[in-house]
Amino acid sequence: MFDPACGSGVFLKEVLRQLSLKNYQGKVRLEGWDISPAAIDMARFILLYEKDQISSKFSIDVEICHRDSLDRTHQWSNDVDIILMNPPFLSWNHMNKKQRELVKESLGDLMQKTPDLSSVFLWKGVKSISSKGVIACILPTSILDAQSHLKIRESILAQIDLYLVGKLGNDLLFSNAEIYTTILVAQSPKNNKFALSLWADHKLESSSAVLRALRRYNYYGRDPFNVVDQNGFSIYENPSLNDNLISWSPRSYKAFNLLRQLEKFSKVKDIFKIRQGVLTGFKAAFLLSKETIEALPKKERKFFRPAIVTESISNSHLLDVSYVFYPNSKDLPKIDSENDLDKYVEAYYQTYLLPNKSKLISRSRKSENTWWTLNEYRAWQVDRKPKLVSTCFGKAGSFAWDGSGDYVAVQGYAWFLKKSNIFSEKLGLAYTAILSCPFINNLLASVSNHVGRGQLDLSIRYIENMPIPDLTASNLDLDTLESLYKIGGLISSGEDFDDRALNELVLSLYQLQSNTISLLEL
DNA sequence: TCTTGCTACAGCGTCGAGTG
DNA sequence: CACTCGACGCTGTAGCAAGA
Repeated sequence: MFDPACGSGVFLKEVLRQLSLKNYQGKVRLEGWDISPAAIDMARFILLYEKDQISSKFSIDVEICHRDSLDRTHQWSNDVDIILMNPPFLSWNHMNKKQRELVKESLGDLMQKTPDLSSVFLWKGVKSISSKGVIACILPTSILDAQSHLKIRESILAQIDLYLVGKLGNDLLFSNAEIYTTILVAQSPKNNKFALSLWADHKLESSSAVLRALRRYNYYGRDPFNVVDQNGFSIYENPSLNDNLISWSPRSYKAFNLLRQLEKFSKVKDIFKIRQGVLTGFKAAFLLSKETIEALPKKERKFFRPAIVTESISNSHLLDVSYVFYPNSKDLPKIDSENDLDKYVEAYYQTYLLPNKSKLISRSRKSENTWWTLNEYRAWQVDRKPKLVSTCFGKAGSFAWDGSGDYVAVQGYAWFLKKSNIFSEKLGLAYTAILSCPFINNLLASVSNHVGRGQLDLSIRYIENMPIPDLTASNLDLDTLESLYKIGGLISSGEDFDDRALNELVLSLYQLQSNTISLLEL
């Protein structure tokens, strides 16, 4: 048994305890490596003590080494029976140049984008287990669905089978860390059995409850009909886990079932092209409230456009509470220098840009000649085109119709039709109605991740997999479209509407029974 | 009544990579 | 090389509670 990041050796110690409880009779060799000398001292002390306590029962061989597991000079063995580890988490953003080089080199062909340091441990671990081995680790959640780890997931499945993938939905399980944690267990040889999905919501008590349930579940033996489906956590066999590379991320059992039911349904990515909004690089200088804009001289105001930020969308209703400095429009004079700034937007330049010059110029990829520009202005927003817009994080009702195309997505996304350049108001408002229906929350939970205790991540990579009716289909009932359009119009302008009628309509579009909604409360 | 601590929540900025 | 896209991983802070 090997732990390449053993710390004070708690996992190794627990293995001994478990073997002893199970009356193990054979031999066991424990190997632990760690980069911290202090941890190694503790591990040696603890394991020596533990060995002393139980050495009468079976033969124990312990080797604890002070070494860096990622150092090339230390080869990982290739016939380990059990790897149990909690490797260090280190995001690409926080790595120094040397660490980045090391990750690149260690991952080789599997290197893409911005992987986490822990992925190197995972991959080396998978290659190290014997033909009849098991690897179990605690990892950051990005291992499960980030594009940066896609090739690693692919290579893992080529070699071994997943046994359990668990997500503990609370980001504060470890003190001094704020990260969503995943449990991953995989085994060799491949046996084509279904893997278990284990899910807990964002409440702290759900994480401990699901682990208690797992112990019970294991104690009574695995049984595909034995599903744990509680309020806040679930455990179930997931037939698609071992051939799904896009996401291993566990969902609640109800969300999982709903998605399976709608497997063949059209998806957001079939109908929409979604784009990420502006990234300012320094919000305080570029985003102004409506009142502030109105205090600027009139001739400067045309250099600003209403912005989509979180407060801009409330119950599918669009509000121009915030404006962004957007001088890129075609009908405006080009601003290429500080002279131009002084000429066209003097008041704004003096009050908001100049006082922040040092901060603005320190942004990456910005220089003396470009310090007043947005980090990413998004060329597609220059032309005003009708679009659906959404916030960054949210739920049903966090979507709205921007018929004039005036709005610039900043902290949010814009949806355009894929097949047509013309996005009619009828379609726009009809989709607004669908996306404001409470049932959408169930669908969002089945494709996306929670962030910050509750709201869902509306990022492209999640939401593009959400089932959604194709209102452009030729066989669509025109009465339905008309009704949706009318309701969408009411919602969009903040007026009252018949929400029960909308629910019925949306469920019928999804071809679901109208009683599904109560069954599917998430 | 003022100060400090804590919890809940909502975005932000950097950067790898694709395109032409 | 210039330009553009979207992924990624936590950080900042308002507002309330507890303590002085």
